[in-house]
Amino acid sequence: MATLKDVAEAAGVSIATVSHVLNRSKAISPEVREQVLEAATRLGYRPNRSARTLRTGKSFTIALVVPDLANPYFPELVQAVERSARVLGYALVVVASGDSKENEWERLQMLSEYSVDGVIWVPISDCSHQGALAFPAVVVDRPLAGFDVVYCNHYEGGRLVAEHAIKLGHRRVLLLSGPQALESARMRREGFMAGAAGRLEIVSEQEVPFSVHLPEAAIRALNERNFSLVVGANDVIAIGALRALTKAKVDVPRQVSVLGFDDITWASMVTPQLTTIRQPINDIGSEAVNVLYDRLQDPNILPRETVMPVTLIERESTFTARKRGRE
Amino acid sequence: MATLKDVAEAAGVSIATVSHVLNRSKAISPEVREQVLEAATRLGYRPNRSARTLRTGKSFTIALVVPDLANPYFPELVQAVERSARVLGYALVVVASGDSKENEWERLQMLSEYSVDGVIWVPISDCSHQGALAFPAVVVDRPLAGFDVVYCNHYEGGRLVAEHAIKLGHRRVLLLSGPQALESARMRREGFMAGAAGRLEIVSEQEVPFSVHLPEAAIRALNERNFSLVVGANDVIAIGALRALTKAKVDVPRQVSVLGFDDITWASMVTPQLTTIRQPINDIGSEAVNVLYDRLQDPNILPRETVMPVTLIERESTFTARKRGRE
DNA sequence: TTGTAAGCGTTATCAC
DNA sequence: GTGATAACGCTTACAA
Repeated sequence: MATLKDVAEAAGVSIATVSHVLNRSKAISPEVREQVLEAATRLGYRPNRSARTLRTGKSFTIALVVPDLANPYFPELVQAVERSARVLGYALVVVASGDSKENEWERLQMLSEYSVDGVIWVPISDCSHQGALAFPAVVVDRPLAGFDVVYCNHYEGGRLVAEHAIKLGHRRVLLLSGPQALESARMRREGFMAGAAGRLEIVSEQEVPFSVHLPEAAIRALNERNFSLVVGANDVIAIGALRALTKAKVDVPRQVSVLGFDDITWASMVTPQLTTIRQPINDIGSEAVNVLYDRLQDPNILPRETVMPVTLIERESTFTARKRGRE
Repeated sequence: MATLKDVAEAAGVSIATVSHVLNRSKAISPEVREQVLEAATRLGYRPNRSARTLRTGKSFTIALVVPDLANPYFPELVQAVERSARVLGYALVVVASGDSKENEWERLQMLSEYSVDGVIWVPISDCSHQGALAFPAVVVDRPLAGFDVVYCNHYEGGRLVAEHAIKLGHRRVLLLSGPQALESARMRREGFMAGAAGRLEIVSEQEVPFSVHLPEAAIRALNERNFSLVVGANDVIAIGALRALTKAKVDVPRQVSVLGFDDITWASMVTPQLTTIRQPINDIGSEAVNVLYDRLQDPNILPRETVMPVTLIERESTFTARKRGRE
């Protein structure tokens, strides 16, 4: 690969001059400028990021750390973040933190070796890592003390679920709550509980991981049939429930309704289409990079908390009294 | 962040010594070794990758370049590749090449700035880029002249689809073929056509992008109802078709059968579960990194071509004469 | 307007 | 067995 030196020699100038024309960091005469540019393109010059980063301490690279890529929510977030980052001149590196806190910590460490300027981070659990990070981080999807955070209104989403359930005339519900180690899952649950209080009866609650593959206990609970509504902590769980129900020849939504959370693409691709709470995922992604950007400009601003609105998207997996009346 | 120099001072030795104990690059006395290690952990020393890369020319980082993350096939590939890469001591950076050849080329260029050691690349189209890449690349999912390639047997997969269709007694089929600019899509189509010759009648063929969102023309074709089978070039397309059919109140598979390709996770999460051709995606991912690894060891070996076997996974979206007989 | 040179944190060569 | 030191490619203060 051609270096500054190569370009400088080809253009018959010093490397400093080349650097200055390429970075517009100083006024250079048009003629020299021309020569340099010509030589650079002719040689296919591309700056060496390692050298630049080493010298300046800035990499113009940010990382997005997500728990896993199997939940389509995260690829969607990746796309949103990448778009916004690129607009601001930042490259994005995507890192899956895997399943354990140790794994996550290790990946975060490795990112500091790479001297990323900052990270957008969906933590695997609430417990903040003991040591401080070597770079600014904005935490997404869940609050974490001391960090900039951007997440949707999980509590309100949970409340909306309960409200909708009540409006549809449901009473007995099976709750598939997400990992309660996560503040986001707790908030969804709390919002739901608050909305349900005295109106909805939780016949069973199963704490399940955010995966389409439900644990045995959840499958058993699903086969009890002592409920008319299944509330999933997110779409992936809800789709897993839908699958189990369908397999057991339960008619959704006629016999049992199902509610999700997130509104991933696949929520409207399954049959019946999933009624769910929509998170404004694109806005969350772009807001996260904006917040990170601001912090990179000024590391001393106070941690900022952004909470995004959620909306109920009614589709086919819940029945309403109205619909039933038509049948 | 602590540097070698800091550690050296803390341990009372030279930076060369520190480097040698940390890299095991020379024999160092146990006592000194101890001191150095202690100082390093105490200071939380982490090597600076930029400096190391600059000095050695090797980054121990590979990139995976995929067209987009919206097709769940790619996140699955990411996971497989990441796992294998990590085992070999390589970090993975994930890059989405976006929708255009220009975009893709730009991303590839930027990767050379980052001096990745090599890339695993799912090209956006067959036309090889004019200029050569600055690093070794193994091309995945489709053949590309001059490169190491690993992909599944698309042709055989297509043939299997035709064979299965015939076995089930179908005759009139709607073919939703993928972008014919892609050799992989062409091979699937050719395999299908070869298997179909004289036995299956293509009442309509629509060339559609690899997306759940089908173009208008495809939706119209789907509403013609002059076929008993829809063949999708991949699962995402097939699921899009399933959705359109369901929406139009067509009973799948009783009235119309649907066949996919890939066997992504979601193929078994939709209703009815999709009958499809399974690609061994984990094997493809790990084989790709192995091939890349070999090439990194010896850049002069001849380009290698690995083609992986495919299998038909029969689920619920196709009906068999047998099943119908039972009803 | 252009050039010289120091230095970022490593690794690796060579001397001690 | 240990330590100076040059070099990787770049940016940037300063000199010319």
